[in-house]
Amino acid sequence: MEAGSSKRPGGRSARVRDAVRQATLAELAEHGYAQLTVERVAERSGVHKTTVYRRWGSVEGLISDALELAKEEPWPIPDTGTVQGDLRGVVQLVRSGFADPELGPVSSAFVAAAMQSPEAARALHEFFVARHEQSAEVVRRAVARGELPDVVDVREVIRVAVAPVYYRLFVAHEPVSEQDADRAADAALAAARAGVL
Amino acid sequence: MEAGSSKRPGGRSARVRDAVRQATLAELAEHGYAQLTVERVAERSGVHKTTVYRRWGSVEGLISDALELAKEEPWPIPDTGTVQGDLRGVVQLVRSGFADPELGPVSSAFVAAAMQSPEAARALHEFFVARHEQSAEVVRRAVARGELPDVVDVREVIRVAVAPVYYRLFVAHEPVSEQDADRAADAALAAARAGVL
DNA sequence: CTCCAATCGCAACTGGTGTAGCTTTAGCCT
DNA sequence: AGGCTAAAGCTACACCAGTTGCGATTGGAG
Repeated sequence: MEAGSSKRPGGRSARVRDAVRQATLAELAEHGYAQLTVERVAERSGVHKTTVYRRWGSVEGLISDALELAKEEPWPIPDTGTVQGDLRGVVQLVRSGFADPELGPVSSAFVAAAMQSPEAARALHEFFVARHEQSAEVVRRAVARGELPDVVDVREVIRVAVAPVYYRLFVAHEPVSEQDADRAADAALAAARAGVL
Repeated sequence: MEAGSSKRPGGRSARVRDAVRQATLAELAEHGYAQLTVERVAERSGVHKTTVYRRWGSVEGLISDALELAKEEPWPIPDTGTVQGDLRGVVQLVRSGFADPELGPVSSAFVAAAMQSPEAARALHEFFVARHEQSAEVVRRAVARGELPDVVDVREVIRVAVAPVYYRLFVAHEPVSEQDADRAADAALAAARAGVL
């Protein structure tokens, strides 16, 4: 919790913080959330175990901290000229992110951690609020172009579009093909065109 | 793992198995997945700790076993006469299940456990395959009645309908209102009507 | 340049999860 | 009924995540 607003932002504390964050992401990418332990992160970062426990508290704390970072950096909203292209692009971005052998385990860890720790859940919620807001731009553009009727909730279109991908991955535990992703985007689009969103 | 096909199905083994299963569900309902431990289940069931470890192996094993049970019992597919009523009914069933103070934690535990243990993931996958198959009946009826055009994949309609509920609950960690659930069902219906599923 | 408060490193300790080896119980078969 | 064997019970303990108390170090204010 609030490991970024120390009283000594410019010295050893900062180095320690960065080392731990980097070690956390590396461990996550290599061994996944299930294997993630404070001791491994401490050893890998060269920071003492006690220090990590004091500043981050637990594995969930490490994840939450990493999430704060991830929330900051924006992601590339597609601009293909058509709603269908844009929406498909957004959903494919999600799909490919989890399929990536390096990013996948890290992103999955965020979802897993949020299911066990209220702290991580809050952080992940904030993350998705930001994501929805950014992604909804493709819907707003479509409405402005006259491609879609007035949409009640632009963020809902995004949710409906990406939800099937997450559902397959984390709930039903089914594989997600590119066709599946496109179909999910098309379904959300059809619903928006029909005026139900 | 296969705790149901013992060589002595009718005696003490069966009693032990039932006691442990019941204790698992009770613990899950009261304290949730995060607090679930083999020792508590053992103590509550009156079965010795080592016995539980031998037959179920771990917390994930207990969950997987409970899932096998849950998969068996069928659930009430709505039959309101219209696709919209039926689909909304299915999604509301999901929503209310997780909102229920007794069933909610147990169901959530299944999802959480599946994210950490491949064994539980497989069990949950099987569970959802069965659920999709059963729920898809409402779509088949609609096609037979001529309410929907020929649908390529009836199960996909179900997936798209329920996905937003799960997405809100377990990924974005947003509240899910009854309106949200209805809207998700309507969106899937619109997509099916448009012929994208 | 000096001091001091914050932070980190260290080693010993605690508590609880999971295991090993053995004994006892109870279901099933003749 | 009586024995045979699978399965449950029991004790002890090994192991590791997380804690604690204290001394060492560092960075910045004056």
